[in-house]
Amino acid sequence: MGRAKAFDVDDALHGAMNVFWSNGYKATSLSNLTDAMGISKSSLYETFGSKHDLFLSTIEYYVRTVTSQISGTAHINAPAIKVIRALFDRAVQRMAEPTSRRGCYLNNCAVEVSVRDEDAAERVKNGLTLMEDAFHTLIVRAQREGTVLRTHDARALSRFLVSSLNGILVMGKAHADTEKLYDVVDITMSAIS
Amino acid sequence: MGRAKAFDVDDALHGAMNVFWSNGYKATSLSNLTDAMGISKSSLYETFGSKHDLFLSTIEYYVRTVTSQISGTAHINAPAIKVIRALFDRAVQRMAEPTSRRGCYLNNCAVEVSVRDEDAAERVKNGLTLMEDAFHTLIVRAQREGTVLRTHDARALSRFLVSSLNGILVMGKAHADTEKLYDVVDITMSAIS
DNA sequence: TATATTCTGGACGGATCGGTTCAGAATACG
DNA sequence: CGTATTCTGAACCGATCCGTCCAGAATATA
Repeated sequence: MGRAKAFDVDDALHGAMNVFWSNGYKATSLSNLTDAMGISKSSLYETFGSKHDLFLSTIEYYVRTVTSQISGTAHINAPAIKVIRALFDRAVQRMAEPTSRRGCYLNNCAVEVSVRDEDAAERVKNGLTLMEDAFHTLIVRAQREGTVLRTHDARALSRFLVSSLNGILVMGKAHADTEKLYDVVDITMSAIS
Repeated sequence: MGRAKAFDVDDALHGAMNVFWSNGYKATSLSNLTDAMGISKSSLYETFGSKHDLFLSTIEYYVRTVTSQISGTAHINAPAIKVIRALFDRAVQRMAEPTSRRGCYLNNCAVEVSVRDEDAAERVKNGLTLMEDAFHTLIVRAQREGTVLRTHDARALSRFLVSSLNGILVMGKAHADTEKLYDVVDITMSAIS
């Protein structure tokens, strides 16, 4: 049967994603990748195809793990409006920690390569749609609970939240000031309730 | 006195900015730059120092020109709330044109390099602050005109608008759908009025 | 015309890039 | 043990990268 695979594919993807996330696609070299993934260049090419193929796989991995974490919050046993607020607060907190000031991976990918890389763009779009779906579930519940305006369409509100979240993350990259970001969160929340 | 400079420095900066804007910093090569700037590599290095120095200069150029255009709208003779709406509408329209789907230069720079490039980050932050100031002028006037809530601080509202604008531009990079972006603009406007 | 400055294009260097290939060690299962 | 698969590290490729340098043409002023 031959030797078994010595590394976990998802672990390797996780490491690769982290490098792309911190450095961007272009600024990441193969040595950066093999270091972070803990495998040799030969294994990388045999398992993942190429740098670009690996990049696409990391986006899929992100959508498959991180994005689904957000979806998971949809069924937390708390008022939906509080769950939404908590998601935004956590995003702001992340931007305050020096190690986590990388923003959202989808956001970074969209900005850096999306326009010229259709394959990446498709996966990013897919991920953002899943985020929108997660917010949609929360918005609908919040509207039922009476904490979110029914005057706006739930889909439109969900898109507004995804957009706002991305805006906050971009601002956080420039301004490190957490309080100013919370100001934005406050107004965002008051916009929907 | 010797030969006079044959090219306009601002024209060259404008060309360089366009390339960085479309391709990002890392993905832009020196040949891309010399082509777009219409000067030789020797002239580039003599006038602008290095690729990175040139990059910083393009951010300053952007802030000096484009950002000040936004500031210029502050004194347009129309209700301030309409001027704000028009700024957002124009941003959405830009994202619909294939040639202009590049978003905001400051936004791109913030996302691609800001975390690792302090010099760039400082200039980006400066530019975003100027945008915030421009919105601030409009918000204050709109509050006087009675079209914007006085319950929120004008500074916080300005930051909210800058953040929202950046969020919309990021969304526009993934979703080409203009109507969905207008949905977000609608809710953003209703959030402040 | 003499002088000073700027321009261009090409040659060059050292480094790094992504990608391919291969020999040999390691490790699984029958 | 024998066989099959996986792993590593290094060698190697052609291309491109940023940056430097220089000779010579072009053009300004005095």
